Amino acid sequence: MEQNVPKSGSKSRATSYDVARLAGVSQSAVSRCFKPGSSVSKKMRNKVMEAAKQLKYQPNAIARSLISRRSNLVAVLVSARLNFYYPEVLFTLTDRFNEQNMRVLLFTVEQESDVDDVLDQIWQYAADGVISASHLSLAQHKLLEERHIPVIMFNRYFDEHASNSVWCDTRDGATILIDQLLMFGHKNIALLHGPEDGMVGRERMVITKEILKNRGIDPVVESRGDYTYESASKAVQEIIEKAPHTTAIIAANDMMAMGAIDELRNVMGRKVPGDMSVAGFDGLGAGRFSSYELTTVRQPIGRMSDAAVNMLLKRVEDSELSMEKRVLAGTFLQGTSTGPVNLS
Amino acid sequence: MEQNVPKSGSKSRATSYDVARLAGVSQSAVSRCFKPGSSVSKKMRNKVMEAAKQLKYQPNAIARSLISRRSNLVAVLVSARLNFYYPEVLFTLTDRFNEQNMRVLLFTVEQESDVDDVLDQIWQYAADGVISASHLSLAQHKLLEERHIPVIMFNRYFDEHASNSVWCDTRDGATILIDQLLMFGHKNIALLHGPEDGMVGRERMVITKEILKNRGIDPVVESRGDYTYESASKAVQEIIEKAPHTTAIIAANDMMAMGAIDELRNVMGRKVPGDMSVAGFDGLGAGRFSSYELTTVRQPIGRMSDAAVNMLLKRVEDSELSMEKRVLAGTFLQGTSTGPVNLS
DNA sequence: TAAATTATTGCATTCGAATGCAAAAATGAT
DNA sequence: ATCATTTTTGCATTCGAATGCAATAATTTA
Repeated sequence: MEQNVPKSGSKSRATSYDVARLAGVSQSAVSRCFKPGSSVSKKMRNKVMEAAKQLKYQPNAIARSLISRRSNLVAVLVSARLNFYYPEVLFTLTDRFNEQNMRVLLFTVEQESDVDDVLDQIWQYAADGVISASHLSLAQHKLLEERHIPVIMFNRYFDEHASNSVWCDTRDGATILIDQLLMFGHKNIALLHGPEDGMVGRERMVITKEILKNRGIDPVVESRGDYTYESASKAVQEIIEKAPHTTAIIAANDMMAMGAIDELRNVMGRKVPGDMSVAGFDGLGAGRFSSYELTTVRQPIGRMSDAAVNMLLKRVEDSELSMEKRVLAGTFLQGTSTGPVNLS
Repeated sequence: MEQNVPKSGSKSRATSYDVARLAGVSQSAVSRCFKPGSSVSKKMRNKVMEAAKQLKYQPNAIARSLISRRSNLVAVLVSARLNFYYPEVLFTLTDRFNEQNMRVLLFTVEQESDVDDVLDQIWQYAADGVISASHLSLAQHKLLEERHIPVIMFNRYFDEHASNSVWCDTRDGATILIDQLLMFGHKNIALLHGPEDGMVGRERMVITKEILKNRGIDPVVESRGDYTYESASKAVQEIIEKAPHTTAIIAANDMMAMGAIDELRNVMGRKVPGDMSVAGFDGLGAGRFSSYELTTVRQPIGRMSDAAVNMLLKRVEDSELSMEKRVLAGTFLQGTSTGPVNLS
């Protein structure tokens, strides 16, 4: 027989008052017992904790948020299921935040226009901060910061405006990648761009072109996809059409690189890396599948997540803290999707 | 020059009182204007909305939750980055919940022991409900339900205890899959199981064996992985070792099927489907990559998510509602990873 | 042992919106 | 125009925990 259950559905949540009554102390005492660092005697703590356990009491985070003006909620904005990259980031971030005693409010954003709704929600739930790994206009960013909600941009930043951001510098990795391609004898290199509005991809391709230019090389052709696996097909066809002698493709992300490899091998019947070397950027887990073994520049997702979480926490503590951009170096990851030019 | 900003950092959030004052009405009126279906005159609504816009007022969801006893938060428990399946589910669920004006509190759970902490958090944040696509013991389930937090189990259920759950019945799909394999002439079929504690995989393999048995066939060998791509390697080696004449492998999920294909093709040098047919379960996006074109039984993730969201909402409205198990049929998805037995 | 100091505890208020109830206003019926 | 009805509005209270301040208890010091 259950006890303490007067009627079905009536046993409502125990409050700090219930605990206080049972322990014979004041409500404030209960509150203090659950706040680390408060002044409470051992005797009091024992009494209260005992009563709390008996009533299965846990402080109500909602009520706490209201008075303390800290929700311990972080909104995480993630875009696009089209990319395996985001889930990896998302799960890493979530773990890190949970370790820091913060909860993740997840928002998926497909188009820039979705963001405004999400912003309202963030405001309504009084999120302590935002991690944006998705579209976010300068105006939107400003709106949040005006409202004292710190924003950390994950893998993006504004040129014209200071912001907290975590960024991956792929220059070193890309340099190694390219030098290796050159060493392999590649001269006809094509670029597979990401979508026009994709900052990460654009930057990667800009750097890639710079490095190539420094080596006296211009891409033989530049094509464009939208980061998805599927979009690589047409892009690759275009490359082959416009520059049949291309021997290497550098894609703006791994997903397209994988799509390119598959298009080349399985549709066009070419050998990778024999007939064509393909490299990407990201360091996606799937890139390690033995069907791809992608040569790529890996983003240190774990460290980037740590950086993002730490920056956010710091700014939550001190909202006047000045903006900071943390740039972590991407690392070259050797795969077998690139190799020597086939001299046959 | 910014106006209305007395001092840096001092412009705090507008409350319903601020709006009320500006509009020259009572706070309750403001509250009513933001609650759909309340009795408010047109004139009042206009005045209030005008003032609200001017102050950029949005109701504070935290305060609302406190009094209304509805947080509009749903905790989603997801396990394992090891599987691409979960992100797909997660994003679908999130979209559906947002459409229903509920927010998703994301929790990642790797081990069963993590769950207890998460349960505390769910309780503290007064989540209206839980979707569990991860480990959840009967005791934990009961704890939540005792506390009147409805739980929807995604892709799992309890044999001995009623629960709200969404399940995918793969029997039809699996039947087609198997009959096709038999038609292709396969007689030596191996099973690649998921981990022992994986309910979904177990059920799939049980059904598969049943169907095979009905056709007078026993698996030539049964091996086991842990759902991951990597785990398939050893499992496949074991299969080949113990039953060299195996011509088809049915894996408990797509990820392992993909791992198996790669092991066979890229490590062992066999042809798929020429030397070995491989099939899986899930209908993973990556299974459609042209390197795999997996034959599989697809889970209708969209409809399953809808079902989960609807069930949850119904139970939030009426907590006395009886438990329900919604079973959606998985569908056979023809790929090229299976084919006729090679008679050479 | 008394006084001074420090550590605990309780009181009362606060956070911001929702809501039952009663007062006021608007509408309809006669 | 008068009274009955219905619709709007405001008042006052509530949700549950945190916290400044004052009161009390425990400890230290002289």
